[in-house]
Amino acid sequence: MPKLVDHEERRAHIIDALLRTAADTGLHAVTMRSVAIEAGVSVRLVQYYFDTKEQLLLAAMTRLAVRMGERVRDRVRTAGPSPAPRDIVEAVLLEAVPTDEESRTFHLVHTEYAVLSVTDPALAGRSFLAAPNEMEDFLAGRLTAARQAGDTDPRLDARQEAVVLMAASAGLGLSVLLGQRTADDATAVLHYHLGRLFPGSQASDDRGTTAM
Amino acid sequence: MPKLVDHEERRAHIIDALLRTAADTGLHAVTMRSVAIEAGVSVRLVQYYFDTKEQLLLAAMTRLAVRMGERVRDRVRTAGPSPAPRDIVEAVLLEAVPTDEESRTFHLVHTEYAVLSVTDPALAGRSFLAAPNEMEDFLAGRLTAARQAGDTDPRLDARQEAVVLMAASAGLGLSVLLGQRTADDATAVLHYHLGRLFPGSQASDDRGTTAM
DNA sequence: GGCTTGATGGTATGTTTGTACCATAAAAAT
DNA sequence: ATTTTTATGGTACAAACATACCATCAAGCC
Repeated sequence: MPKLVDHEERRAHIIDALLRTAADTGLHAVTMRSVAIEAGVSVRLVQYYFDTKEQLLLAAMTRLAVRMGERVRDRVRTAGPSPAPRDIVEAVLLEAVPTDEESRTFHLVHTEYAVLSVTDPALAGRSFLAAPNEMEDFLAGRLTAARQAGDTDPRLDARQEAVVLMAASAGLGLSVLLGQRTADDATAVLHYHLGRLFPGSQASDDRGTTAM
Repeated sequence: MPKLVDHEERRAHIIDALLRTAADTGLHAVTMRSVAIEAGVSVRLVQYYFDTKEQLLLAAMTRLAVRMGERVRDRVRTAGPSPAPRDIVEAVLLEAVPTDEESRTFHLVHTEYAVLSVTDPALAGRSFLAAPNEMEDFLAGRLTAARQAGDTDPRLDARQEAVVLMAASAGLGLSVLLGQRTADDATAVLHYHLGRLFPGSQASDDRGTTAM
């Protein structure tokens, strides 16, 4: 046999090609051929590493779900050592706003998959709810801590505020994808809202995109 | 010629069939044949009234966009005579939460179209941004009025709050579609958030779904 | 050094899809 | 009464697609 190839690397390469073509022409227009061309391999190879199209789509979805978790954890980690509650919450929420091309591609395909999974029983796995639920719990925890530390209005309900935050950041991210708002505007709105949640806080990293 | 048929009615009938199959099997899986079967007509008839599939999809999209506007205006109208600012804002926002099967179908297909329009140049018309922008302006107006009437914290920024509200309700609606939350939970969260925006307000129509 | 096995290319096949074409009955127009 | 239109059905067809099949080459194994 030739080169004795690393299967996982090959699979990752093909999946990345799928994500690129999905972001470009839409997930519905993804075909074995288009993926093969984008990956620079023959159709036969895509078959070889994934057998069927359904399994390819499934593998890509799983990879997206995993990377979503990583992305959020990266935000938490990159927020610096012992960050203010407000800053870490903002960092996590801003992950949903597509800024550069890479994150736009990621969130677009992620959204396409999420919507597709509603009607397609083969994708109906709960993979897409795990990350958001985890994030919601995380935010609720931070808000509870912040409230007990006296950083927020004591009357607020941490769980409900966490849900509002998740919904708002998802909605803002979607509106950016749809071209209704710029990423900067979405960022500014989120910034504003957190300013109202944490009354005394001055964000330690104010990017100055407060617009208007 | 036979019966001399009402074209607009026929077209509406076929489009409704399309929306039903799209909600059922996904917009990507909609075919001339599936629409024809669902509508109870021959494929030839679908061709006759829409000529090409692209035009059928476009007509359905336009109909969705129009109905979206109607739905919101209905909410405003049904909010009763001279409703409290908080009530009318809540009524408008709750439109985004799919409660019954009818609204679930509507919002699911609407979302599928919105996401599709990102990658499909043929659907790239701005039809999907008109209604949200109009709603955002409406909300900003109401919030400004409420603030001047002393019903809200005078420090809040009406425009930014309006954007937050739109994003949150879109995000909540999406999470319901994805099965992450029940419609009742989403409603309760929205209710809670408006309670914080309008501190002195007691909603005049409290449905008691405050959950938790 | 022959045999096996992993990696890859090419091609054939059956199915589905959108659309074009042919046909026809029946109402309106002349 | 004949001749247009209008609404409809059926079918044929080319393209695209996923997948199955056949072939080959090279590396590791005995």
